[in-house]
This record gives sequence, structure tokens and C-alpha cells, in this order.
Amino acid sequence: MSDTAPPIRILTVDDHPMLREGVASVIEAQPDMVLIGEAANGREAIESFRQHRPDVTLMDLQMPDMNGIDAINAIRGEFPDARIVVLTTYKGDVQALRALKAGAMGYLLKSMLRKELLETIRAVHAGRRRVPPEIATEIAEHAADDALTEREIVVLKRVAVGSANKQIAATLGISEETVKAHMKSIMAKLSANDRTHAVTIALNRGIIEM
Amino acid sequence: MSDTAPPIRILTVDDHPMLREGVASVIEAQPDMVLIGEAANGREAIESFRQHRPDVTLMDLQMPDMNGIDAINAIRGEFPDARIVVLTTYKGDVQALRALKAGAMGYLLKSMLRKELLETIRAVHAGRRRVPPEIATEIAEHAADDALTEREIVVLKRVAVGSANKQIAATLGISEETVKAHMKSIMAKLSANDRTHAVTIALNRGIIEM
DNA sequence: CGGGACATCACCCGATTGGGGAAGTGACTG
DNA sequence: CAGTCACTTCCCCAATCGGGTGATGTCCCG
Repeated sequence: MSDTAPPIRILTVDDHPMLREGVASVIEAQPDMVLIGEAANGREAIESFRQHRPDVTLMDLQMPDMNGIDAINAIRGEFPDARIVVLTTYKGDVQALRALKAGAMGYLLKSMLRKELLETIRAVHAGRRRVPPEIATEIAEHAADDALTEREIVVLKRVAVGSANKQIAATLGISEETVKAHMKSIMAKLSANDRTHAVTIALNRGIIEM
Repeated sequence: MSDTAPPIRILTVDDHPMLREGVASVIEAQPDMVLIGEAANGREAIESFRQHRPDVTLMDLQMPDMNGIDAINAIRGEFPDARIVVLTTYKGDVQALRALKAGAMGYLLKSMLRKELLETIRAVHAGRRRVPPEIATEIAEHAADDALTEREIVVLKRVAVGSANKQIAATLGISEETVKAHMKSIMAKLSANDRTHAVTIALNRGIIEM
């Protein structure tokens, strides 16, 4: 807290320049923070991280080229003590869970206020984890128990684009009966009425993307 | 262009404070623009418009409480010469069409650059329409011809949450055969393989929301 | 007034889906 | 090594969906 303490060096990663601009202007108004880099996707994020070694990284999840989860995994693989805060629009609870599993120390929604952003940056920089209670409870409610398996997600993605069980079976090289078994399991886990409902639930929770 | 010309007075409407911050910092760096208000949803936008009468309004579409389309309609109803620029994340082409029909003069994506934002603000302020070619062509491709009717959208929304035709018929007080007829029409218009596909296409195009 | 779009309903029939239960394989783990 | 989990396959059968075709009434527009 002394005025000789080095500032917190921050990297922002988001594909919306305007959003980065907002974060930048908030950070630059803080005496104890300095923005040292920006990136528009996961790939740039990794490069920029290697180059600048920021104290705290603010990472969006939904980006072209390379998404935030993969970027977090890559960065934490190389720099295990990297402090990363996820800053994203809603996007479902599974994303949040994945990000935290990948080693994110904080999770923020873009609808949150400046104050919360700054508090989270300072907390994470100090080595503390920081996840808003709304997010934490939502993660606890879903995700943990009834997570879809890899295979089920593959199947559900095909269903989302209008494939029939028979077609899915053909492209995956398995029996139609197997696809039906996966569908039964998917609908049970998501408490969906039918395949369409399963798709919309999965989209809402961030289990599949469009 | 003389330095005695009054500045362009701007109102920003978006539910993400961080995004508003970004727009604000860009605008405040311009000598010929001034930010005179912010709003976080459609309702606040209308209030703020009445109070400040901005020259140009930057409006997000997807907001809680009251969405951007409704806000544009309300504002243009009261102030027919209001100049409104839509500034949104992707969100499908139907949204863009609706916004332009509602009287928006410009359409911008949040992934666009500062330069384009400023150019659009100046163009719209000068009374010119300004829509990026990508958006314009996408609107031309879809929307116009095979738009869903009100009734079809109602039906499709129910399908999205897992209702069977029979249930939809019951809640709408019509025959199941009628629901099936609507579904046939919907799938034909959207070129969907099945009901699930119809839902994901409609979500992508912004025809229905989640 | 003659379309044209919309919403409604009907019938037929094959294809697809979804619910039930059962069971074999391989891999990983306590 | 026994147990669990993911993935796989099979059977039966009722319910639902989707395609084809046709028809009625209404409302609005030229």
C-alpha cells in the first residue's frame, strides 16, 4: 500500500476492442495498476503473456481463433502461477466451471461494476480466489453431478444441427441403438422433455456452442 | 468543422458498464463529441432521451427490462428525428432488420474498431444512414422473403422449451393438426431438417431468444 | 371483387423418437 | 481384484413427428 509498491501489471484479452477500451480506462485511472498489453484472442493472449508476464490477466471466454478456456490451460501449463480472471458475458455455468478447473482465480460478468472489477483484480493479485456468490451457487447446482460425457456432447452437437439418430450413427461409425442410448442419457441428465429441449438447455448452460 | 461548432451530444445505452466505459473513453477523446448520458436498459434509455435529447444515441439490443428494439420504437415514436445507432454483439440478422425497420440509422458490431464507431457517429449525425456491407448483405440474403409469421414464432418458442405438438395445441387452444401445419411451414421457411434444427437456426438468426 | 397471405383443421402413412429393460467390453481406481 | 464408469449393442413398443394433399374462413390490398 506504500506509494513505492510496484503497480499491478495487467493484460486484457477480449475480441471486442470497445470492451478492452473500457477496461483500459478503468485501470488507467488507478494509481496502483498499469495496463501492459491487449489481445483479441487466445493465441495472441499466449504470445502476449510470454512477452510481458503480467501480474493479472483478464480473459474473455468466447473468442474467435482460440477460446479462453484453451488459452487459460496453455498459459497455466507454461506458467503455473499465472493469475487469471475470467471476464465474460453470461454464457452458462459450465464455462465457469471449466475456467475455474483450468486454473482461473476469478470470474466476473461484464455486467458487473467497476468496483467489483477492481476488487477482484486486487484480490487475485494478492493470491486470493474470487468468484461471485451467484456464479458459485449456480456451479454447485448444476455441472458437478450430471455433466455430459465427451461422447454425449459430440452426439448432442449433431442433434443441434438437425441430424437424425441414423445419420449420427453413420458419421460416428456406431450403431443407431448406441446413439439412442446416448440420447436417453443426455435427456435424463439435463431433465429435458425431448431432443430439442436438450439442445436449448445445453446451449444455455454453455455445454455446446452455436 | 470550425472549432465553434457545437459538439455532438451522445447517449450510450448498454447493460455492460464496462462497455459503456469503453465507448465513453473513446468519445471523450474526440474534440467534437460529448457524452451526455448513459443508460443500462430500454426504460432508462427512453427517460434519458427525454431528458437530454441527444444528437446521437448508441443502443445495444439485448438488455434486461426493455430491449433495444422496443426502446427504438418508443423513442422514434416520440421523437421522429432521433438518430440512433445500434451497437451490439452479433446476435443474428433478424435483429438488425428489425432495428433498421424501427428507424435505426446505423448498425455496428462491438467487435468493430474505434474508427468505425466514430465514422458512424459522424455519418449518422450528419443525417446519413450507415450500415456495414456484411450486415447489409446478410439482411438481404435472409429475412425479407421467408420471415416467420407471429403465430409461427409463438409455436417455435414452445418447441424450443420442449413442448410436444399436442401440448402446444392445448395451451394455444388450437388443434394439433394446426400446430403440425405451422411446423411444416416453419421448417420449410428455415430449410431445417427437423424441429430441433429449426430452433437452432431461429436462435442463430435472432428470430427467437433464449 | 378477385387475389393473396394467414390461420385453422383434416386424413393418411411411413419414419423417427423416446421409454423400458438388459448386458457386454475396456479402462481406470481404490 | 472388485467396482465404477464410459461406451457400446440389442430388443420391444407406444408415442410423436414429418411429408403429402386438400380445404375452410378471414382479413386486407389493389
